[in-house]
Amino acid sequence: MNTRLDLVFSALADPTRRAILAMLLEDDMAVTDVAEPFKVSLAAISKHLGVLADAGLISRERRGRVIWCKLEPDALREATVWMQGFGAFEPLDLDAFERFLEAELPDQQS
Amino acid sequence: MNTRLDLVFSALADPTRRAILAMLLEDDMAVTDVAEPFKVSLAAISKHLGVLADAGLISRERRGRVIWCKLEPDALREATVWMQGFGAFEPLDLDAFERFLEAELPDQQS
DNA sequence: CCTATATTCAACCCTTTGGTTGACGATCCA
DNA sequence: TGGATCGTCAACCAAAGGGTTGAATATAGG
Repeated sequence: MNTRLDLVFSALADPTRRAILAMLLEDDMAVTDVAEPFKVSLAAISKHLGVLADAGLISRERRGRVIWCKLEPDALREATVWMQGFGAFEPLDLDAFERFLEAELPDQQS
Repeated sequence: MNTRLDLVFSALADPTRRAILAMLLEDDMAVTDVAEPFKVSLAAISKHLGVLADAGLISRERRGRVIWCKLEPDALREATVWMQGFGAFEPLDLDAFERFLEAELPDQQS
């Protein structure tokens, strides 16, 4: 069990893969263009993209000769939820925050 | 570079280690007690604890014969910041939110 | 001091991972 | 059709990861 979380975290554990995700944050990219800034071979980048795709972090779509890579940030959600359990994030309890504001601010309409 | 982030994400990539962190969320624990629910050997758990400590996710302190393990959730902060860049979290830009409130609410003193 | 408990260390095993190179399939275009 | 481009596949290699067992260290307590 927990396989999905394993895949996501281990995909994120590699700096090359994190760099790829950061690049895809700006725009969808072809595999060749993803590989261009890196010193390793195209085949190595292709493998990294496979790992990212297996984790659900990107999707790939062929258009003509070119395969376009697209970030899928929703795949981070499960990992996010897990991490939230450790207080690493402000829990962003907006309801509580709104209640705080209502109690704190002077009434505005009688 | 990025070594710290590598260590944190790869530490989180193993389900046994995530389970250990979840256990430590409840309370500090001795190594032997951490190992008890798992099927693997004590030495294996000791290695996992080493990985977690190297990532900064736990600290260990010897008291007598017993080594107590303590969760260090702050070590997740850097990973959190990285993930926030991908829209997986509400960014919780409190400064921006406060500016929004100041602009939105009627003046309260002159 | 001697023994039991708590934990790590060391050596080993097998599998996975990240990299390489070279061949291959697919597509565009002249 | 034929050549160039895009990307993956296959086979291989070295290093790292997670596991084991058995010896070693440290401390507590009779």
